[in-house]
Amino acid sequence: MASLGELERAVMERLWAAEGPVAATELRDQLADRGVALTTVHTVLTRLEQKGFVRHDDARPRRFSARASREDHAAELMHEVLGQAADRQAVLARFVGSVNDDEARMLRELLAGGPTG
Amino acid sequence: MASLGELERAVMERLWAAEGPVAATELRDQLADRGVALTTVHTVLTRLEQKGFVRHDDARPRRFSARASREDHAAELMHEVLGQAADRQAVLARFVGSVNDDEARMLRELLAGGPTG
DNA sequence: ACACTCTTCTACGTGCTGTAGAACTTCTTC
DNA sequence: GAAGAAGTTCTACAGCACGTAGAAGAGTGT
Repeated sequence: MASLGELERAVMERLWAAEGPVAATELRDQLADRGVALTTVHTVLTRLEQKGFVRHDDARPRRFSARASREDHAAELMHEVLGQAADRQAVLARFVGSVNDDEARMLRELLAGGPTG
Repeated sequence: MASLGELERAVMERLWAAEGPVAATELRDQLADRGVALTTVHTVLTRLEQKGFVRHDDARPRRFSARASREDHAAELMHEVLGQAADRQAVLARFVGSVNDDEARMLRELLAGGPTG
């Protein structure tokens, strides 16, 4: 699993927060607090594309967007972590054992709609 | 969250697979396929201790052990990922939506014993 | 065509990880 | 308890990922 650096994550956060595709200049403006140059943003975007997290359209200024939603990404990561372990049941048991009440309720509801078991 | 390198992960795997505490020499032998030197193993162990994954006893050859079980570690990671997302419910929904039937059944059973909601 | 904007290429510093020799400490054995 | 063996810590370095961005090239508008 490819993990993300500090700036890479920041860029992904903006892309996830955005309604639609975003131009590099916009991202640079949104990251103004960091004072990054436009070329830096481009470099990061290129690397994120290579990692499969981002894609861009053919328009001219290019517009970038995240390939997966923030939630899909997180869920995928959770599955990756789960998949790495030999004993998935044990992991799930510990995971469920330490979710808070709200999350437990959510999970119950989500599971209620699933296949009858 | 501190992530692990290739060799660091390999060492953790051995510690997790071990019944009890393990000496550095044992680990080197178990990693014989990599041909790592004993000092390399020690360096990695020291770094894993600094990251909080490993501890050692006072015995003389030191014996090293993982602080958390493999399952606890995985469950922790899953919680970290979940915690990072703003919309936890959405993440859980996607996560649950892509678990297989066995896992779903298991989750239901685990949740059934929890707090009455 | 010329200037402006955008994109790609190239490069470098820093920190993390893999790697291990050198030096130091502790244990064993006689 | 001295010498050698075994174990531990210190120090160092190479490679790579990431943050950073200038230079150069490509596209656009007037």
